[in-house]
Amino acid sequence: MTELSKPAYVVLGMIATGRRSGYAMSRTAKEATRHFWATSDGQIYPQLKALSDAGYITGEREAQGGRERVVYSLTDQGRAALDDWLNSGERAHYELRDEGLLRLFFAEELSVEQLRAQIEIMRRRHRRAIEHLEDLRPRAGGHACAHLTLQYGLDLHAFSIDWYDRLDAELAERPPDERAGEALEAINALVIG
Amino acid sequence: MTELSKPAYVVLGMIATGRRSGYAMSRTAKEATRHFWATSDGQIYPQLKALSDAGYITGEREAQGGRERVVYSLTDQGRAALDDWLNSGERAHYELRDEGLLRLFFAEELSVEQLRAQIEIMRRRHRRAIEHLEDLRPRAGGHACAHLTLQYGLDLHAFSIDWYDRLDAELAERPPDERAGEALEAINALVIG
DNA sequence: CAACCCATGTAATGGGTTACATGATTAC
DNA sequence: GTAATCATGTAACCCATTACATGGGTTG
Repeated sequence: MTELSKPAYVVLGMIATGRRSGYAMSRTAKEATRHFWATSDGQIYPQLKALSDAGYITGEREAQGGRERVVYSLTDQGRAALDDWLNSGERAHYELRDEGLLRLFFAEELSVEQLRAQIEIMRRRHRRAIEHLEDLRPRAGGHACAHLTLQYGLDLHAFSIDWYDRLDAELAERPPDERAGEALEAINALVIG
Repeated sequence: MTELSKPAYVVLGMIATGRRSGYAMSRTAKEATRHFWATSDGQIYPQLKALSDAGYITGEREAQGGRERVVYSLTDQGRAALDDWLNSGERAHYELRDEGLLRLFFAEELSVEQLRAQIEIMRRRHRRAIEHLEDLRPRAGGHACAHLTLQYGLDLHAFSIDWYDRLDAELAERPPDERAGEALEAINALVIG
C-alpha cells in the first residue's frame, strides 16, 4: 500500500469528521486548519476525484434544497488509510516560515530604533492573528478538536507577543541610535549567560 | 523599482552580514535560518546570477588558499533594496505547517490512549528540535542576531512542549478508552470557559 | 436586482526541493 | 588513500496558489 499525499489525508480526515462535500472541506480548510496547515481548492477537488478513482472514498449526488452537491463517504480502504496515518509514529512534517524573523536575522546593522519599529510590526501581526482566530471561535461548533487546535494557535501567538514584549523592554533601555548588533550582544549575554 | 523575491532578499541579507560566497550562504541557510525560513541551494546559486545581472550585487573571483571562489558585494542599488525591505512595514509572510496539529484536528474518533500516544510523538519532535538548535548554538559565532533568532526557536519549541504537557496532564485524568472528542470537550470547557 | 453564498472544477504559473554533476582541497 | 568539507551549479519534478470559469440559490 503506497503512501498517500498530505492533501489526501486532509480529505480523508475531513470526511471522517463530518465535512463530507468538497465545499464543506474547502470552508473548514480556510476557517479551521489554515493557520497550521494550508489547503487550497486546487488541491481538494482534484484529490476527491483521485481518491474516488483509487477506491478510498465514494461520492453520491445529493439534492440539497434544489442545489445539487456530491457527498462523500470513506470506504473500508479509506478508513484504514486514515487510521494508519492518524496513529503512525512517522515523522510529521513541521515547518515555520516567518519573514519577520528573517528580517531580524539580518538586522545587525540597523539602529535600535529601526529594530524596535520592526518588532512593533511583528507584534501587531501576531495581535491581528489572535483577533482573526478569536473571530473563528464561534464557527468551531461542537468540534472539540477544532477548539483545541484553535486554542493552540491563540496561545502560540500570545507566546510570540510576550517574547517580543520582553525583547523590546530590554531594547528600550539602550540608546536609540546604537547599532542593533551591539545592543543585542549585551542583551543576549543577559538572557543566555 | 520592482519587488524582489524572497530568496533575493535572503541573498542580499547574507552578503550584508558577511556571508559573501554562495557556499557560505548555503551553510548559514542550513544552520541558522532553516528553522524559520528554509532556503535551498537550488535557489541561492541561480539567485546570485540573477542579482548580478540586475546590478544588485557584484561578484569577484578570489583565491581562497588555492581553491577559487566567488565573493559578492552589494552595489548601492542592492544596499538600497535590502534597506527598503528591512524597514518596510509591508505584511511579512508568516506560515506554519504542522502535520501533528493536523492529526490532532482529525483525532475526534480516536481513543484517549491513542491521542496521548500522538501527543507524546509531538513532544518528542519538539524535544529533538531543541537538541538540534542547542547543537547549533556554538556555530552562531559573534552574530548577535543569529543568537536572537536561535533563542526564539528554542523558546518556541519549549512553549509547545509545555503546552502539550499541560494537555496531556488533563487527558491522564480521563479513562484511556474514552472517545478523544468527549474527553477534549470536557477539558476545553475548563480551559476556555 | 444586485450582491453574496453555495458548489464544483481547471489551467497557468510560481516556488521550492531533490537529485545529479563536477572537481579541488584538507584532515585522518 | 579515502572520507569529509569546500565550492558551484543545473534539471527534473513536485507541490501549491491564483485566477479563471460556471451556474443555481438566497438575502436585503
